[in-house]
Amino acid sequence: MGRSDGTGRRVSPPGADDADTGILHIDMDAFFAAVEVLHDPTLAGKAVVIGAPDGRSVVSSASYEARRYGVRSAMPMARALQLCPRAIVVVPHFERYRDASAQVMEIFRSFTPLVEPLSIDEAFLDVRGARRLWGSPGEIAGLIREKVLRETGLNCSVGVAATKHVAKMASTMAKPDGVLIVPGAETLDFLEPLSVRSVWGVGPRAAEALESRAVRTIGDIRRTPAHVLERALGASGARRVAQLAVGQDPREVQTERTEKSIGHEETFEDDIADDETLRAELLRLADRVAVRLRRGGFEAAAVAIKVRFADFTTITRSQTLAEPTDVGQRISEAARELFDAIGRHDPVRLIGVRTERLQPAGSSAIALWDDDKDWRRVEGALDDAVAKFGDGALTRATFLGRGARPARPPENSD
DNA sequence: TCTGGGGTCCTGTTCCTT
DNA sequence: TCTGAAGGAACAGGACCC
Repeated sequence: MGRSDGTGRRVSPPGADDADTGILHIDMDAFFAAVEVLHDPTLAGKAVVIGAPDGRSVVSSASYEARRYGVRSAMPMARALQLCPRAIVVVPHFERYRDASAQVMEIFRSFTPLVEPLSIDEAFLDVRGARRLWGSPGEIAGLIREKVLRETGLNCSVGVAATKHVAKMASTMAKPDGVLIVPGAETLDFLEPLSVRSVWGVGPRAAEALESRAVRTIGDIRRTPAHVLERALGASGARRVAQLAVGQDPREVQTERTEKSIGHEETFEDDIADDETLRAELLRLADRVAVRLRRGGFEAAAVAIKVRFADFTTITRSQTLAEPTDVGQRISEAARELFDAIGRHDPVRLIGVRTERLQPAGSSAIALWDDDKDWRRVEGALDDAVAKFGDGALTRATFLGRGARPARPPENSD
């Protein structure tokens, strides 16, 4: 299945058994740092840390040279620089990462259309239908790695397995720059000794709850009665973890994903106590959110704010809007109402605005259309949608299965 | 060590409607 | 008309992921 090569990673040799597999998880190695090295080759071989250099930022990504000093992503920057004082701090350039990501995802799609981007630097691929064209899953993993390196200069690691969950675990173990194949028949042996912490969805809290009940490995999960797991993780968490522990993961590779919320938040360099300054921040964030809503062709039916005070206590407040919107002014009004209702005036460390329950812009017209009792409102709403978004609003209506814009009914049909 | 910013999902509570 | 139960929606908070 795989062997350790002395660096802690596990990789499969060329030609390793890949029977009963077909799902690939591909993860770019130290992605942000690697893209920065491509952009500035003098960084090659050096300890590079990506993140804002100010006092309150954390590490977004670190080169493997920096990781040797114990630097990890999500670590406070101040701590990272204590561990590795010679590290070169590079501010993130998300445009560069997005471009590189798009290039890499296109390479994935040249092998199979069944690509599910999971984040900017990783994806699941279902290659079961690509065998005739490209070979077995293990061979495809090798071909993809070669092509990504050749065309982008970036390294990636690949897990090959029968399910998404096992493929993801395998790619983590293959890092950096390796492939680990877990044949279907060896899934249980592979999972048996791994820490509960490596299970998808088990974070520090859940791991602690399990370990306090002497459940330390995935094999332990398998041997633990359902009611014990339930007490530790709740009913749905227990069900999910028990299923993953026996190598079952019914999730298919999904190529379509719809956004459910769009938001922005910001941690201030110094805490802010002045309400007027905070309200101005809410307006600024609401405008940024509105721009993204319009770009995506969405309207939001609800607005939420998040406020983190100096003592790190965090509260959220949300409200449903009278009608869905993509207008910054409306979002900021709702955000300010929510903020004013909190009535706590302690210094604020972070403030955020999020829009939720997204729907395609113009779909309030479509909803009325379904209900076409009041045709004037339907027509007015459709006209508004078209004025704002052009024919795209109607295209979306078509996409939603409503066909072309209907003819106006006779006046007496009300 | 002292904790970013973008998200998703789940759970418990409260309130409203049927 | 009133009341209580049940179910659903809205809301708040937290865990988790990259």
